[in-house]
Amino acid sequence: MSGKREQNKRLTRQAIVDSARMLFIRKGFELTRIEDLARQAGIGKGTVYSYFSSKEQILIEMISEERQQLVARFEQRNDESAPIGEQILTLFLCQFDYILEHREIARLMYRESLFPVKPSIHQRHQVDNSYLNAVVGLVRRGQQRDEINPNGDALSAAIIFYNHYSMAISGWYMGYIESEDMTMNLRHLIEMAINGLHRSTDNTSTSPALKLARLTATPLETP
Amino acid sequence: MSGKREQNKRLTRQAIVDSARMLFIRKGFELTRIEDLARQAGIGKGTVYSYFSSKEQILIEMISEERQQLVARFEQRNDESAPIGEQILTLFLCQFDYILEHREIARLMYRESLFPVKPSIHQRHQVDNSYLNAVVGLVRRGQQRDEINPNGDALSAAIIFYNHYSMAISGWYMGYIESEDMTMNLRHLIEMAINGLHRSTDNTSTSPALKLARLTATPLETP
DNA sequence: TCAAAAACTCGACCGTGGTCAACTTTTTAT
DNA sequence: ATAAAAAGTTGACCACGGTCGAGTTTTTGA
Repeated sequence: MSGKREQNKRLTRQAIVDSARMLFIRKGFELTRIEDLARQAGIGKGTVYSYFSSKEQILIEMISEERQQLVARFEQRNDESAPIGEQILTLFLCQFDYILEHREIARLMYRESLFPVKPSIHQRHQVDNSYLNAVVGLVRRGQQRDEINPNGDALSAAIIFYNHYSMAISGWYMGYIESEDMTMNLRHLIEMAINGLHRSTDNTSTSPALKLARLTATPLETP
Repeated sequence: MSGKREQNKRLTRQAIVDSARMLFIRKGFELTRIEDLARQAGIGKGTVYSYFSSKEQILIEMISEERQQLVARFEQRNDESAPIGEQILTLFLCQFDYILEHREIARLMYRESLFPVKPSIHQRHQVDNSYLNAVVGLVRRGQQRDEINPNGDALSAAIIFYNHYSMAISGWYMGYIESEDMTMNLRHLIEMAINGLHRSTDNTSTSPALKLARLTATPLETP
């Protein structure tokens, strides 16, 4: 009987991730005990650790599965004829929907994903990559339409958008950005990224201000 | 004898933070046991928890102290006549020096600081604020000199710069940005933030590409 | 000055993430 | 078919972060 092990291992691994999804979402990450998770998956506690090296790794794999669905959701919602900035916004808002639903889980994901213990060898990278690639795709279309400078590097531009998005999420977790302001702020960030912060040719143009709760700059002291 | 308690409490609190600095830096955060830390500070384990609610909070206070020194270091190094982009770069590089020295500690700081458990009530906010205010100050000077659009909101612009910086640090932790490329990449990010990603008036201008290790966009498929 | 109250200190104790040596199941080789 | 080897499973066990109630010191106020 060859391959029986192989088969079972795949099933067990999936059972762990599925149990994790259920329990993490129901009870939260911290409040889920590995032993309960193992019970739920129908295996012993020790076995969990022959599939994953830590509780956090289980979370990471779970999230990685969820993300794939998000890109799919985006492709449904997206209006391909809209300005490229709006399309990028749509992509980000799909992600933000998920965050709103699963605040704690998503928070842990960002923590681990943006500041990982070691420069990832993981497949997780692949996932992040694939998400970034969605942005790259949009940027390229923007370049074709001349909404984004076609002489610039698409990847760099995509990263710039992604930077702003990630930090907007951070701002939300920090309490600087209210949920209802997220759309507007992201829109402004994208707009400013495209137009730049320099004084534009038509002289009176004024870039939009972000709406930030609890954050005000120190009053201007004239030197 | 009034105020004796007050006095002792300040000393004890400081002793905890100082011991933490010593041990966290020497042995790392995870490998430092609270009990050792307490011993080092000359108090019992339980007492630690009447000053700080968790191990992480000690770290946060410690970092908060360090940061104040960083702003000071910047003011020394900075050349006030340089273009504003360069000055912002200098500010960021001061911070990055610290990160290079204390990789693990700084990593935990960013995690907690950018994705906190709850929208901070903490004083930690103040620290972050004061750092951001340094950027705001530079932006305002840039506006006076017309290097940055004076009609735009200074705080928003500062946040945009700070976004890029934070995410560059993230890229470094993720292994996308090598230490030796950090200066160049930050310079490009700042430049692109100022100039924008749009096609500029002089037609052939090409914005610089970031130098990213291990990250390549999927090859362009012409649709 | 002294006793009651308040504030503070402490380490035994608890719960949980993660380890490991003993045990079970599957595969390999003859 | 069978025994040895390899692979996989398991829960008792360990270490450490954090809690708590008993004990100690300081403050209050009469």
